Parts: sequence; C-alpha cells; structure tokens
Amino acid sequence: MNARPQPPNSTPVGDAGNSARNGDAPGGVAPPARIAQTALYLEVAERLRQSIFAHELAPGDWVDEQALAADYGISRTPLREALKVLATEGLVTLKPRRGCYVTEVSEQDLDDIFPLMAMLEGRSAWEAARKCQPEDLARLEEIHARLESYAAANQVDLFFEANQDFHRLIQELSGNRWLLQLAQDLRKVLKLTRMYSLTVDGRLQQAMAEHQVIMAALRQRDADAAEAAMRDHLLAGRKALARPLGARPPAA
Amino acid sequence: MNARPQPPNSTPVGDAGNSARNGDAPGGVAPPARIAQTALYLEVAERLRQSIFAHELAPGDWVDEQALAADYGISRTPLREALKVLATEGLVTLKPRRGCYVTEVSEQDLDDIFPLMAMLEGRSAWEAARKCQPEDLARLEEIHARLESYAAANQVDLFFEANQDFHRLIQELSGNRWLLQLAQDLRKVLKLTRMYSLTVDGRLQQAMAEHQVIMAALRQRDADAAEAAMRDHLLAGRKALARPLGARPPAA
DNA sequence: CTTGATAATACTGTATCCATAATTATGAAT
DNA sequence: ATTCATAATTATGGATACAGTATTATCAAG
Repeated sequence: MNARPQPPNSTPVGDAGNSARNGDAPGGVAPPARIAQTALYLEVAERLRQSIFAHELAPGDWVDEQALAADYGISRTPLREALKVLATEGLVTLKPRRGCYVTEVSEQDLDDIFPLMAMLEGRSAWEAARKCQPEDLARLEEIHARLESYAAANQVDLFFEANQDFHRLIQELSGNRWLLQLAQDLRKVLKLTRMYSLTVDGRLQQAMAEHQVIMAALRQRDADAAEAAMRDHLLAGRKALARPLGARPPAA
Repeated sequence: MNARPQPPNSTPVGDAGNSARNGDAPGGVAPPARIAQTALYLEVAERLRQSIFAHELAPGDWVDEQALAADYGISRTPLREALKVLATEGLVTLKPRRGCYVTEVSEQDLDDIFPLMAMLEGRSAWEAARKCQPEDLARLEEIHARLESYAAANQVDLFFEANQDFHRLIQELSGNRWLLQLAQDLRKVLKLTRMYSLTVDGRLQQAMAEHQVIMAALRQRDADAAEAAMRDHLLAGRKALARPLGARPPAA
C-alpha cells in the first residue's frame, strides 16, 4: 500500500495496445525533436508491427536487436521493451538466450482463430446493434460506401484498409473495451498471414454481399441478425483463405 | 529477410504469458544460483502478478520501481520490462512520465468482461466436449471431486484454487491455444477483484450444482449442452458478484 | 574426407548511469 | 491567511557498459 507521487485521479484502466505513430524518416536517426508525450517503446512497438505486417520482417525471421536499434537511431532498451510487448501480443516469439523471431502462423492456428474471431466480432455486432446511434450508423454507411467503390474498382489494398476500419468501428460501437481489445489482439495475429483471401476470384464482391446483410441488420437494430451475419461473414473469410494459402506472391 | 543465428527450427508460436516461478527468498537478493533457463523479466512478471492478485499491490496503488527492484534484489531494467508485459495484459496502467499504477476494475468492466468470459469459456466447453478423451474426463472428475469436498468443508481458498484448475483444464482440453490465451488474459483481470462472490451465502453450493450440469454434459459429450451450461455458470457468477461488491473485508 | 572437440565471436540479458520532466515544498506577494 | 510562482527533489525514460551463454568456425584426429 503506497501512493507517493499521487493516487491516480480515478482513471479507471489503461489502454494496453496503443497505436502511437510518428512520421519519422524511416531510415534516419531521431532528432531531438522528440517532445512526444507517447512513450518511445510504444512508438517502436507500432513501428515493428507495421514492419511485420508489411512482411519487411517476415514470419520466421530473426529480429536483430542491435541492427534494428541502430536503424531506428535508438538504444536497445526501448526496443527490447517493445519486443516484450509484441511477444505478449503473440506477434513475435522470445526464446531465452536465443533471440527474437517473428511468429509463424500455421493452418491449425487459422482454424483455431477464425471461429474465435467470428464469436468476438459477432458479439461486437450484437452489442453494436443495440447501442449504436444514428450518427454512428452514418459513419458506418460512409465506410460501407467507400468499400463499395473500392470493390467495384478492384482496389484491393484500399478495400483491405477500409475493411479494417469497418470492423473496428463496429467493435468500438459495441462500447465494450475488453471485447475491442481481444478482437484486435487476434486481428494482429491474423494480419501476419497477409490475408490474401481478398485477392481471390470474387471474394471482394462476396464480402460486400455479406456486409450488406450486416448493415441491413444494424439499420433495423436487429442484434441477433447482426451477430449471425457477422459470424457468417468471418467464417466465410476463413473458407476463402483456405484454398490459396502458401502459393500467393505479394503482387506489389 | 535475415536469419543469422539460426532459423527457428519450425517452432510455430510462442506462449505469451508464461508462468515461471522460482523459490527465491521473498526479500533476499538473488544469489548466483540462477542457472535459470527462464528469463528474469518473466519471473518478475509472475511475481508481480501474484502480488497484485494477493492485493499486496492493490488496485490504484502506485508501483514504486526502485523500491520494488531493491526489494527483489534486481535492477530496474528487468522490472520495467515485466511492467510493460503486465501493462499489455491490462493488470497495470503505465502513464508516461508519471509512473505505473495497478489497474482498477469498475463495475462497468465487470459487466463487459463476464459476458465475454461466458462466451469464451462456453466455447471452450463446446470444443472440450468434442475432443476430450476418457483420461481427460478422469482428470476433470478428480478436480470435480476435490471441489465437492472443499465446498462441503467450506474451504473457500482451496475451492477457489481448484475452481481455477477446473476451468483452466477445460480450456486446455479445447485444444485451442488462442482460446486459452484470451480466456486467461481476461481471468487475470477478473482476479483483480478477488472474486468475493464465492464467499457469499450459498454460492459454493450453487456453483457446484452448475458444475454438475457441465460435467454431465461433458460425460455425454454433448457439446451444445456443455457450452450452454458453462455460459450459464459464468453469468450466474456475475450475478453473485453483483450484490456484495465494495463492502467485503479480506477476512483473512 | 568426415567427425568431433575447442576456441573465438557475437548476441542476449542485466546493471549502472545520465538527462528530462513532474511533483512538492518553500517563500513571497496580494 | 491564502494563493501563486519558483526552486529543489525525485522518479521515470533512455543510453551505455558489462557479464554470461550460445553459436560458429577452425583445427586435429580417426
């Protein structure tokens, strides 16, 4: 029992899994322009995540601490702290005395994770349907419209981004901080696979059709229907991912 | 793309959230007897969790880094790394430049978390019912029997421990590593509340009755029934917790 | 030529040190 | 007497230095 500097003025709980990002030059050293209010290790963690998602650090790769520290223009200390965070999130694996490796996601992992995501996102949709206000729905409609145009133009990358926004907004609308947290943790892991499913044949159109059902349920504020639609949407996503895995070049 | 020391020999993924513990003297310095294969920061993290669950570090408390480091007989570096991990788990809150505080769980948080736990543990029971083998069931029966005797003797602490084992084993039997991970993350947060619900009136007996239903479903390998029973069990737990919160002395 | 042991190298893990920012205490002015 | 401003103290955040262990390369023996 101690509270020397000051008992926290009733701040309920911390947001683990921040998303700080700054516009540092990718290869340059950090100039003294760091007035940042956000902890360095969190910025580094986010930057590492981006590198991992972009497969600059590919699954199975060894993470060279001093090389990265030199590259980022920082010392090893905040980098190591960031790696601890990513390890807790499951993005990297820390082997004692052997270093840090980017996590590899197996087919089994996907089979395990997708049903969970379906549950969590289904629940999000359920809660969102009950709580969302007209202005929330409007924001969803806006993203939905963007998705539509991206799908029509076959803009896979933009579609992917907007799709993330769509799902994330629904999770936020659920108003359940913990639900959001869990879903995002799993999504981070899924992003390791690069989700090539979206590039498959008519997956974009199929996804849009599924989104339509979700939107319809939300508009009617039918929680059970929204939950079912979202769950089906996720499970369909797993199926689409099932076929092409392994043999799919980046196609940049 | 780099893999200098050695490409990880196909180890799929790391277990975030280790549970390493050694028998160090609580206040003594760590002698050179550390041949430990487990990283120090993980040991420290586990020790901090125990302190938090035991309310030696109570919700809202400030965590004094150097005092703790001195107490543990280590430097601040591994302690800080451990705190980053706990922050990611949601057990503590790191405020930039202001220090580290033990997370406080609100009533709202409980309302958010319990339905999630009900979902996750329900799913665990569902998967466990389909996958469990006779020997697995035997282990469950053993724990179940212990619970029965503890309940009869009103041994709350022992009951609590065995109850954790019961739930955890079912989650393990689900064979879904990610499901286990999510459920345990949430359970850690719930443990912050000390779960006084078990001490209330006939809650132990009620919990046993609910466990009976779960066991019956598992014996018959009825996945849907097991899921429903587990879900109801968790939600009943929330109700039991609803009344007495706030006014419940430790009663050591 | 292959296989084993030994030495060298390099990286991880921990400790110590320094700078910066926040909090607190003290003093002065209203 | 109360309040605001300023200075001192203290803790956090980051960098650097050091120790220990794993890996790799070299060399010798079979």
